[in-house]
Amino acid sequence: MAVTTVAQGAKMLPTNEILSGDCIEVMNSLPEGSIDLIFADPPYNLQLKGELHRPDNSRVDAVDDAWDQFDSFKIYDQFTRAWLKAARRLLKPNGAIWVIGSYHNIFRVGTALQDAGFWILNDVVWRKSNPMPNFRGKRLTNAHETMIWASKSEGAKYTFNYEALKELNEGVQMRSDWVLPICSGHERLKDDNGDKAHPTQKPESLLHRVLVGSTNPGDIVLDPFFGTGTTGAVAKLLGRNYIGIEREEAYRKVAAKRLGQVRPLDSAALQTTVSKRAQPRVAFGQLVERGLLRPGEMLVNPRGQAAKVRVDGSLVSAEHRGSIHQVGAALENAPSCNGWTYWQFKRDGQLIPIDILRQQIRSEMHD
Amino acid sequence: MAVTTVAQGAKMLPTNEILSGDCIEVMNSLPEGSIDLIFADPPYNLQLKGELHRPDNSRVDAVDDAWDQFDSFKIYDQFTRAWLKAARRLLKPNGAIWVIGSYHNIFRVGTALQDAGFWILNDVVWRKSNPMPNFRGKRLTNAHETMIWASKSEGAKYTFNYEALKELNEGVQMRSDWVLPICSGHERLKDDNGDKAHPTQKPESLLHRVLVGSTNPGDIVLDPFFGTGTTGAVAKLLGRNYIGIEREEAYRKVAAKRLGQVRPLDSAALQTTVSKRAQPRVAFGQLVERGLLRPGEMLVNPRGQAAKVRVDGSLVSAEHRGSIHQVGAALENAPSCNGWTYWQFKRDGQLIPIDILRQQIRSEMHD
DNA sequence: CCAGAGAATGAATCCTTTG
DNA sequence: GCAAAGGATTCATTCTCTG
Repeated sequence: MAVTTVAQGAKMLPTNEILSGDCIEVMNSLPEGSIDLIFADPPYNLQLKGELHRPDNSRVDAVDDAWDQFDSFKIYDQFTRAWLKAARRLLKPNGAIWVIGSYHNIFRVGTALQDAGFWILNDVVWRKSNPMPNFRGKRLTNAHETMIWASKSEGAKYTFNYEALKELNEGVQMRSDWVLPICSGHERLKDDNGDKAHPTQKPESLLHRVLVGSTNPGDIVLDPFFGTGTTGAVAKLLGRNYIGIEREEAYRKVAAKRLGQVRPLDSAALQTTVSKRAQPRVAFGQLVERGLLRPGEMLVNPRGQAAKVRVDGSLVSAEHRGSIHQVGAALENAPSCNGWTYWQFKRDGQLIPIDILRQQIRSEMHD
Repeated sequence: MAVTTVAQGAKMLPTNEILSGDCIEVMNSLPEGSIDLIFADPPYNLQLKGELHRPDNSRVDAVDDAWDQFDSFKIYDQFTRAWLKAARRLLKPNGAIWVIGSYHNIFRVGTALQDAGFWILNDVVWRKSNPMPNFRGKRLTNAHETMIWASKSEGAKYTFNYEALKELNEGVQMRSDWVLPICSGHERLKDDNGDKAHPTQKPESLLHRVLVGSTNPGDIVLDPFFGTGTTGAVAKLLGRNYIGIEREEAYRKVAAKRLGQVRPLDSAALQTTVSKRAQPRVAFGQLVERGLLRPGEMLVNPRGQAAKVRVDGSLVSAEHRGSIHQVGAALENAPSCNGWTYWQFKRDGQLIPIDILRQQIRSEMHD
């Protein structure tokens, strides 16, 4: 396995590695503010054996201890708040977290996230196309799980690859409900006995969508409940760096083997649609400076109203003057206006959007 | 408005009434253990900041009402725990509750439910077929809301009409994700100015599924945040008793008028499926033979397209003819279609699914 | 009357850079 | 840190208007 260790302050950040131990202790040993994204699939309420600590750090045995429902929630909350605190410390200021769960635990997790200062961006429903039916007919088929996507704090500039997800969704905006099959067939890892290696292995398609949507190539993705390494496998495939933490030897072993078999996609395949926001800014005045538009030339809006271009790149219409955006907004009596897509100029009797000229300048900037 | 008052211990239980006032105080004035089902649509605590405009510069009419404003999560939690406590006191031992919310509040609600001793049965996702998009492209389309269904306590014998929901779902187990359109068009109530009467009116289809699935005719259904009375309207239609609590005079007025126009279905139509195997097959033509539908009468599909009923029980639309299933499939350009749940007919200006008539025939066959 | 175009609208935690 | 300016961004459905 490729291991890169990055110095961050006093501590070191081991990337593309599976770390052994209790996730809270291991997270606290890593450098603060070093992680771009955390994906966490924490244990549910009654699968906590060996995961729980009382406030005095003694271990709780969820099976042997006779606890009532309230104690159970109380201890689960302590556990949740503890690992979320360690996770939040690790995140870069613009980092984000995804946590997946079901109705047994997701409400505890969501409340703890909000109380810890995370800022929820969306809750996302993984709608299973092939869930296990409710055999006894006493409830609805439990056909989904819930993921919470949150930034480290309110106002943070989280990563969101809007265009890439839109592309994944046949050209329309990605919604908060994702229909994906459960992990089965060849993708489902088996142990030496042919039994499933992990009880809750997530499908790679789910992680694919999460990582394409909320990370960039080269980002560092941490999974504190690594299991059989689905997060790492998809991260590696997508050219992201992963850090896995897993306490169970058996899972680490399966994950290590799995990760050794993953070959990253080449960089061309990783390219996604570029957002217009990511493109360099062009001042309208440059069009005049470069002679693409002449001072004195008239621009026309969709209503057929005209405005004259001045040498400094400002516009003058019958009643308004200012930038292409300001004059457009004034004529539309609107709070704002994108002048680039609003105005047209005339060439050989044809009306042409001025945005064409901006694209021309941008393409020259690349040369 | 029909008012029935039922003596329960020392206090009286006013049914099929809209009660005025703060929901906690009013709930505490009602007799303990008297309610079968509570449906609650509490404030979501949206915490919206500035204005939002669509790309066409039109302004989004946001939920900025005073009743949705809370100063902090702590205050919101206090409110939530207080009304849930009052609600739980009102429930019969085998009673249940539904609460609907979004990611802003649903995690607080779920945690409070669990802490109060409720036992979560399912979380149900309402997947909106036509949500408002994310206009700035900064997040996923918020395309769903979450409902939590919980019994009063663990081990309670809650009502669940498994077969009825299965029938509503074309013969397969009802899942925890429900695809339904938002409330719009004629169903959306308007005030005297032609504006929406309530900012967050829920669709009747949602309540229909909730009440068919988790109540029986004659049950008492309480909605502590009654608004314009969707819960009451569907409860009355389905032969359940309702109690609404609403603070705002304007909403109570709209709700009262609405409820006055609802005419309950007759008892035969309310008989829900007992067991699928026990159900005799009913040919659509029997509805015509028995005069439940007249030859020449028009059926309407969800798109508003019409088809005419013929004497032999076949349908004719503008372009297609055949069975209710065939014409439905052709109009949907789908391989198959359950005509029973697809077509509706008109009575007294209301659209009613033809499946109601099938159930009526079946109930007569049992006699 | 119908068909087609255009406008309206919905529980929304909805921007980024420069000066 | 704040104010000002640049400029990027939407889907399904229903209602209304026009021809």
